[in-house]
Amino acid sequence: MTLPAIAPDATDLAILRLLAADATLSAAEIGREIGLTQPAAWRRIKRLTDAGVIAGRRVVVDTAALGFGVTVFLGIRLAAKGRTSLEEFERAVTAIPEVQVVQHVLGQFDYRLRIHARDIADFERILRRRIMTLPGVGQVEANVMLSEERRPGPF
Amino acid sequence: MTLPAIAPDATDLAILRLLAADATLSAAEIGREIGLTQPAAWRRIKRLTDAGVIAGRRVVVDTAALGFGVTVFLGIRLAAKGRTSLEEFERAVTAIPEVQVVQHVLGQFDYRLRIHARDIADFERILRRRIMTLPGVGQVEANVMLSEERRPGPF
DNA sequence: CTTGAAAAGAACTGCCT
DNA sequence: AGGCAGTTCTTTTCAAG
Repeated sequence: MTLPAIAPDATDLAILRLLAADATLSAAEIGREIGLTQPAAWRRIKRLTDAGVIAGRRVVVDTAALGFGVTVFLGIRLAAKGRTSLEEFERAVTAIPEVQVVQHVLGQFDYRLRIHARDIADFERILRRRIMTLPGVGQVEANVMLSEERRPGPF
Repeated sequence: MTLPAIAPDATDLAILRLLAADATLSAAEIGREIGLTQPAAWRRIKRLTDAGVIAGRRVVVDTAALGFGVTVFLGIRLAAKGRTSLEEFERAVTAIPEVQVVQHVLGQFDYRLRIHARDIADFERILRRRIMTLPGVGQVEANVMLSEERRPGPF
């Protein structure tokens, strides 16, 4: 939670790239990859964690394996904008379990949502019963995901 | 990579929710939360991992702390569609380091990109020199991210 | 920063209900 | 499948060069 503003060097960035790809790597393995001993690598990882650069660790859940085969991105433009509207909208949208990610954005849309549905029929139900009935919803745009590739990162 | 098609029960889903939020939790802590002993929890985690439901573990890197303060979502519609175009486009877009995520989608756009830039000026440079020069790029739409909230998941 | 080693904790194994 | 009692393996910390 504390951010003592450290300045990560090239070695730190290499560590971050490795851990962002696979957090099961041990400090010893990390060190072997970048030419450091286990304690040296471990201290760097700890420093990055304490500084908040490493903000957490998560498992990647294969939602398709759980029966959620359809991922849809929604762009939503609110009809009536105003401070209360934004908060009300966010509160309502956050209560929908199929909504994985809520992004407040600037541009053609006001919000972007990542939706996980079991199938297209399930998505239609969510869209009609849950999304279209949200307070203040105006224009809605949908994109069904076919495939996704995640890249190392800009660092 | 192997998916022996297991059927996760409510307890498994509870484990997945906990680990998706914080993968540093030990099997003992997980067990304490859901009322299982350490070996029982551990065996379930292992089973979920072997089955591929837990697809990996990643650290969350605070890109803002690394100087990338601007996240932009791009929707891209290709001008000339065709099999070779898609592959050529994907190869080229994947080579841009600031591109974090490449999503092939169906709908108004063909691709969605998540871009990490140091600031707006940096983003403009990426957009003009990298994105607009990609092979086959047609319509481009941009949304600057203000905030993002991730939710537990549909499971 | 390195090596070596010890302490703590987590992962893993059999066996039993 | 879950519980109990272990053993084994890392991780984490420390001492010393």
